[in-house]
Amino acid sequence: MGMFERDRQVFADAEPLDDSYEPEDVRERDEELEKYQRALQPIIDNRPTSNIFLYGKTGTGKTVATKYMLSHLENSAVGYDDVDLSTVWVSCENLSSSYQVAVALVNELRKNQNKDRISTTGYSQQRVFDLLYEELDALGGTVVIVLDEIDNIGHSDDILYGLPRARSNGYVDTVRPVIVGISNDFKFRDNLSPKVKDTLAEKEILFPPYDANQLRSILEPRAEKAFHDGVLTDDVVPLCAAFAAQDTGSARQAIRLLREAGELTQAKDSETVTEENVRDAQDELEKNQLYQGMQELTTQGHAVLCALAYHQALDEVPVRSRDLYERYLTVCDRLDADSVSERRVRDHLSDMHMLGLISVNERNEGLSAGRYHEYELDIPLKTVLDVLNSTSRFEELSDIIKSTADDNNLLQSGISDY
DNA sequence: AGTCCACTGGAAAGTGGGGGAG
DNA sequence: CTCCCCCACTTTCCAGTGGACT
Repeated sequence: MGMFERDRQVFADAEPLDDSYEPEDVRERDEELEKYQRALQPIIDNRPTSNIFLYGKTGTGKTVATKYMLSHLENSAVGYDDVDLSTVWVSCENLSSSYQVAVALVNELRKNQNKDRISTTGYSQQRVFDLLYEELDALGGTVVIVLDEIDNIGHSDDILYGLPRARSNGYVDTVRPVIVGISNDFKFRDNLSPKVKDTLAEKEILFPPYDANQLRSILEPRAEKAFHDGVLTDDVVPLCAAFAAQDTGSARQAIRLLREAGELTQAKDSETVTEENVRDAQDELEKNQLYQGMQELTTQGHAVLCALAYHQALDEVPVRSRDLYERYLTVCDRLDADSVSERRVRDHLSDMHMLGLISVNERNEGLSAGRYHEYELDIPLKTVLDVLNSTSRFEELSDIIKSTADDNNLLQSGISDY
């Protein structure tokens, strides 16, 4: 036998645990689906159809429900000669403005006709909108436009103003656009300009987080398919459901947890997935998320993190922003990198706080020292240094910080499994 | 009750880079 | 080449903020 022996297989078919898996039925969302169907019904009846907005945190079934409804809608539409329906789906995950969404829509519409894609930069916004109307008009009939994770566009909501009014403004005349907006962020709706809000959120459907029982019911059929018989001990699915329910109520989280637990089990070449595997999987996933968050920071972000790590290594935490900024300047100096303003560093710090990398404490000492924030790492110093060490430009500095921390005996702080 | 410290964080304007059109 | 577009990241400016102090 060579170095690569085949592991004992716990998975029968891992696909039901994949993020992209589409179950044939949507569980635990009966009420929402019914509302959804009522909202889409006018399309089949050839009546004017309202735009629809779905709200709810990630992993609450919005996307799955939409895929499900659309495929049923398309199937039904085929049965009626006078219903001319098309659908376009754009995920706005990496799109940060209306402009980019419009470009993505144009390209999605062109893809179906083998036309050339347009560039993501260079045109004026109006030019892209014109192209979009052109494509839509060429399609005709009712076009359901799904904008998934639309909250990513932030305040730049021009497209949400333009699209629903395209017809009444005379930009298109043969097509009836119906917009389905999907948002992970509740605040997104409130921050929309009032004129957009009226037209867009005509029909709203809320997707609340799942509780542990619902998650269990979602997991069970998938677990059944994904794993060989007898591989899962009884507590595994309920535990995954419980962890996810406690944290976010996200089905995606629960499913990932179950998959990770299976993968850990398989890697260990053991026969059954146990409660312990689930706990390990939970740690592993959390760790990966932090790791990834750190790696994706910009150079400036890394420099700020590096400065904070230095303070941590010197046991000078929590640090107030003034002192941290000074250290940050010396870090930039060492790296021969440009430094940014204090204001900008505060933004980087608040980003890292969002990611869960650092903790912030607000202090107020009135007349004597005023009001300020204090920062410290929220994750083990060693983890930060590992990431910095694997980031170009930071190798040398992270070594220096590491030895500083060693001198202060700050690296073996009990959390050695990171 | 009012002062004041030392920031905090919102807003707006600037910068440079990627790209189209003529 | 020139002029225009958009965007990520940044700087500049500054009106709050809120607890300790008088």
